[in-house]
Amino acid sequence: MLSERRLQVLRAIVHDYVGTEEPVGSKALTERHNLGVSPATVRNDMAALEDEGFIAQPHTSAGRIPTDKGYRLFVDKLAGVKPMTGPERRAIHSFLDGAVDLDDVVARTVRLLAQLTRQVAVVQYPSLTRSTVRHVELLSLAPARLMLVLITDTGRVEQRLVDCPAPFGESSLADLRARLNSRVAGRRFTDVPPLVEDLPEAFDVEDRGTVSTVLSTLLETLVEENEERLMIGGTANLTRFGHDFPLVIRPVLEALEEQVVLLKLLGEAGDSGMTVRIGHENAYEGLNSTSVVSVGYGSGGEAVAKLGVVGPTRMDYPGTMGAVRAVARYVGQILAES
Amino acid sequence: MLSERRLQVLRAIVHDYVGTEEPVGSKALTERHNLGVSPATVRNDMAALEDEGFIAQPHTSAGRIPTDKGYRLFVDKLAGVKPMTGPERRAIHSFLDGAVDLDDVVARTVRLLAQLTRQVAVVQYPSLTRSTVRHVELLSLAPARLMLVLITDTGRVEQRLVDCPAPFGESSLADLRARLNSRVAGRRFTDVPPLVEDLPEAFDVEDRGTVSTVLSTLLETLVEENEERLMIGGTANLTRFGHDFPLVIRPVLEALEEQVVLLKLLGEAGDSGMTVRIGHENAYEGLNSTSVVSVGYGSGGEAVAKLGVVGPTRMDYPGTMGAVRAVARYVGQILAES
DNA sequence: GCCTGGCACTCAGCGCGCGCGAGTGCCAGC
DNA sequence: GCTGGCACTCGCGCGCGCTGAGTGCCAGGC
Repeated sequence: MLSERRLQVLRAIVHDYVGTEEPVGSKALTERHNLGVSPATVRNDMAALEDEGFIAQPHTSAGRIPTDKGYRLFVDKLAGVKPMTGPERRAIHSFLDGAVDLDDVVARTVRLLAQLTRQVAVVQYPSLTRSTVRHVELLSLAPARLMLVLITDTGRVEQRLVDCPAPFGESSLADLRARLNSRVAGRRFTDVPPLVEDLPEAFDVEDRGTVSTVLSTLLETLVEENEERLMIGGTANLTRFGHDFPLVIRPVLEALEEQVVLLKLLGEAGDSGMTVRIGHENAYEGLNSTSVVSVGYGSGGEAVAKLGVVGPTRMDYPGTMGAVRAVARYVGQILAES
Repeated sequence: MLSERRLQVLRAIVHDYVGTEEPVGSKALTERHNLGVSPATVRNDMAALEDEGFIAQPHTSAGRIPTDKGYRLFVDKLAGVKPMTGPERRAIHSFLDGAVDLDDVVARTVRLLAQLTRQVAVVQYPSLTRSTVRHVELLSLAPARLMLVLITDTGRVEQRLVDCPAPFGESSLADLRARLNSRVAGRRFTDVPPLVEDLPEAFDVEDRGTVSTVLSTLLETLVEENEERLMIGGTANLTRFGHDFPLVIRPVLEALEEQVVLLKLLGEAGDSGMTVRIGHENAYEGLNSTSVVSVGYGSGGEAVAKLGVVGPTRMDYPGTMGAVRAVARYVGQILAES
């Protein structure tokens, strides 16, 4: 195992490299951090760290930079999560408090996270899968045309047009609406299908086709909307990537455009607690020189979606993790209130 | 006025520069385009074009590149709109035909436009201002809590929670719903306010507070949603900007993040027909080295929103304009059908 | 009057060589 | 096990001259 001092050296290297974006040498290290030993000793430690694969030299006779493995150790063992300061906390609150609806909450969260971390922010919309139905509404637009509106407890609204196989009277409509809501209101989405299975049987023969159509549209909506949406922002921060950003930025932008990729990325992250994926730990190749910090958020104890940031592997992990955690917590509160 | 041949020279310069991204000299010009004159003559023409400000030299003893003014002349006088080929047209149709709802239409349009033009695509959601109300629905969530759902003829749905000053019975609710819809269904948004002004008077005193609250929420929604939304895509194409892209990309990304800026940009463009804003013609400074090609689209004859692309001033104008026009037309058709 | 070939001039880009200096590995001594 | 000393490495920046594409101008020709 690595000695305590060698861990300190690694910590110092990460710290300096994140700050200066330049390979850090033994002399500079001893000057900036009082490690109590001479540069020569630090050099020995660095050689050991390099043997273990935690740091590397871009070329001979240059300083060292942390490898993905080095960052991993740093995050796991050496870095805490830097809590937000009071003013920062207040800024988060006041920024998010003005939101008027779910879209607005998500949009504000993205902006906030991008500003706080100065990186690209990704926020997933609260998932329908783990949400419950607040209300299902049916509107008659034309004799044989209905609109189905689904309202969730997270305040999300989905609507679908339904073309009926036969005209459907107002009284049947009211009946269906009432029966539907008494069965599914307050239920989890995943629990809905068996609850409505036998509903058509309660109706007259001529209405059964329409009822079935409505039901299948409803179930379809539940499934389709599990392909969850997300919002990203702060892409201008990609220019802060460093000198090699022209090479890196393209695949990252492409990844960000592919919601599928991002959803998978967030999906792979652990369900509870904060997840940090560093460099090549990311399955998607275009993100091999980025790190992704993500965490679940939700109303109450349960996570309903995730949010996070994407930035260069050379990022301020404690600060970023602190910001991500703080924002996730407060967004959870907001959702719980509304 | 410039002679016909000089215009041809300008056209050739624009054409070659767009293709090669390198300053074009007199010799190369005569080789690639058979202008029927010698390089020396072309040089004279180029000197004249430079005096007039249509082209410039990046430095002495280099070829010429078009100025914004040169592109302007090119777009106005020298370039047609390149129509889409049959296969391209079919691709547009099949790509957009699968859309299931308004969000999907907009999302697909963005992707399509970005792919066709290989540039950044911007699509504005169909405006509520010029839309009409299809239906207003009121749902009772709790004794003193309602949900207001607004459905437009473009298929857009907006919802708002309403906290009532007093409990509101089911029969009053049905009454309000019916009266509201008979007055506003089919009406333009801008026409709504005077039509509902006196509605509270039709209700019992104890319900009037709630009715007023509902109405003001409705009107608020109309106004708020005039702050229209838009969707962008294809930002990865920014890397195709050319060798100076690291400098240019940042302000452009920042502009794209600011929906306000983009909405203003689209808003300034002419209401009918295609608008091309070249380089410094764009009011927003960050977009000074980009061109914006935009056009209105809508169901029926009337434009309800705009779409367009943002790219380097050095872009293929005829091709881009052709793609933008074709997509706008077909999106219009889709909206008209649904 | 306009076009053309010829000619001298300009200058960005490229490749080369060189010296500097930060950084390293190793070793003998405390 | 830490330290100072020392020889070595090599990327980076700088200055230099060459090259060649491109220009402006001019005198001559259709």
